[in-house]
Amino acid sequence: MAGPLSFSSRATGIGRARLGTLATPHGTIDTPQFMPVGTQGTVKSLTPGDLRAAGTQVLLGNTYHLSLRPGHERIARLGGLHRFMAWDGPILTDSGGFQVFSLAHLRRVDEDGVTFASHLDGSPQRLTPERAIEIQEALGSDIAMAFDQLVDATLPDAEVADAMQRTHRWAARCLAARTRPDQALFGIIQGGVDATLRRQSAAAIAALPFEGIAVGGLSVGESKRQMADTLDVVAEALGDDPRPRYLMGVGSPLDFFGAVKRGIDLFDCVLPTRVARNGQLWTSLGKLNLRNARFLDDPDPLDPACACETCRTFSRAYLAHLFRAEELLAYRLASLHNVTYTLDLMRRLRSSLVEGRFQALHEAVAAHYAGTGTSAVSTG
RNA sequence: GGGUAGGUUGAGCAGGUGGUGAGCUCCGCUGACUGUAGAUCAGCCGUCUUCGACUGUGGGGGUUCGAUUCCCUCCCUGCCCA
Repeated sequence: MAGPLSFSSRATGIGRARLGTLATPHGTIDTPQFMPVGTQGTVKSLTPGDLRAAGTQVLLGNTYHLSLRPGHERIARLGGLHRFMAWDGPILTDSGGFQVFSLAHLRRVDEDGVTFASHLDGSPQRLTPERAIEIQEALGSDIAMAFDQLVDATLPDAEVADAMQRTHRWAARCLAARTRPDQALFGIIQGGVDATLRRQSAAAIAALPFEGIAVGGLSVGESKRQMADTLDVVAEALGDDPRPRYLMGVGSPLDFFGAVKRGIDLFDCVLPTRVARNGQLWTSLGKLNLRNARFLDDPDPLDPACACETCRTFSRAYLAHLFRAEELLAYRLASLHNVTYTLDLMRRLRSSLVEGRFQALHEAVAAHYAGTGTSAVSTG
């Protein structure tokens, strides 16, 4: 193939949902696909073996955290991120743009870039589009992300527009800064929840020679309706653009359905692993909180429909005990299950697109997850 | 037997030397978590008809307008002496 990526997809006739294959230097990814988040060179508590057993096809790593510790130069000296963390599958690295947002009180934004106080020791850190690319090239990820600026969508339109336009200028600088022919680069659409801005941003990003297009700035507090509407606007603006589309930071079991229907191919989210560490397990029966007293005497497997090590081996009572005792095994077993569940769900979602059962699967999952905190992207 | 220090909501404590003790930390119960400063955070945690009210400082009695506080007595626990 000519570029660092090769993506082929086909329409399914179900909304804008599509099925695809994304070939990277470290392996091929079936889409729609979910990427577990391994911010610091590890998906918390899971080994690469665990991740493979869970069906992981691609991981996410983080520019900001890894450049601070252990340092991207050190990782480069040690053979790159794949070798360093012993994961030989595809890796996508986030650019650090999200930290501009989530560490807002420790930063200062100017046209050239962002100055942070390190969350580790308070030392001043500088991130620019060029530096974000330099770091990601040192890490050697298969897919790098452009350095963007996302803002609170409830800010005045002028500020959202400002950040969006800066994101466009930074996107061009990221493209100009790249030097590795074997690393793909995705641009990121911003624009908050304003339809006009989103349309403008989608057009601006799509006009640039990125290998993929991401939708950023969502699932940061806006309503499900706003997320769905924004995805509709973006999908319309992108038209039949053939590049892979990645919805950043999503999501929950039901979120996937609404987004896939709106043409999304890739997802990442900390939710499956974070909630797992806090005792919330996603199962074929819906959400279960293993810290609840009712599980202390429950001899059943966590999820009778799951084949992961956790469900094959242990009882709910045992898991409930591990959480109470704050035993480390609780976090691994719970994370292993939630990642397995999420990737299984994506696999079933892909099958349902092939077999014309998408809506039925969506409804079946909704029956178990409706009315919970992890609600759906509206299908209206 | 004598002396001494104590007895506060499941546990451990704080406080209170006559004028509203429901305050803290555990434990416990529940909820939240969406490009990970998160194995975290929040609420509840005596009873009730729970935006409030009532009860509660080992038991009993006394003094007082009023006692967790002062007095008497009993019970229980730690330590010291016999």
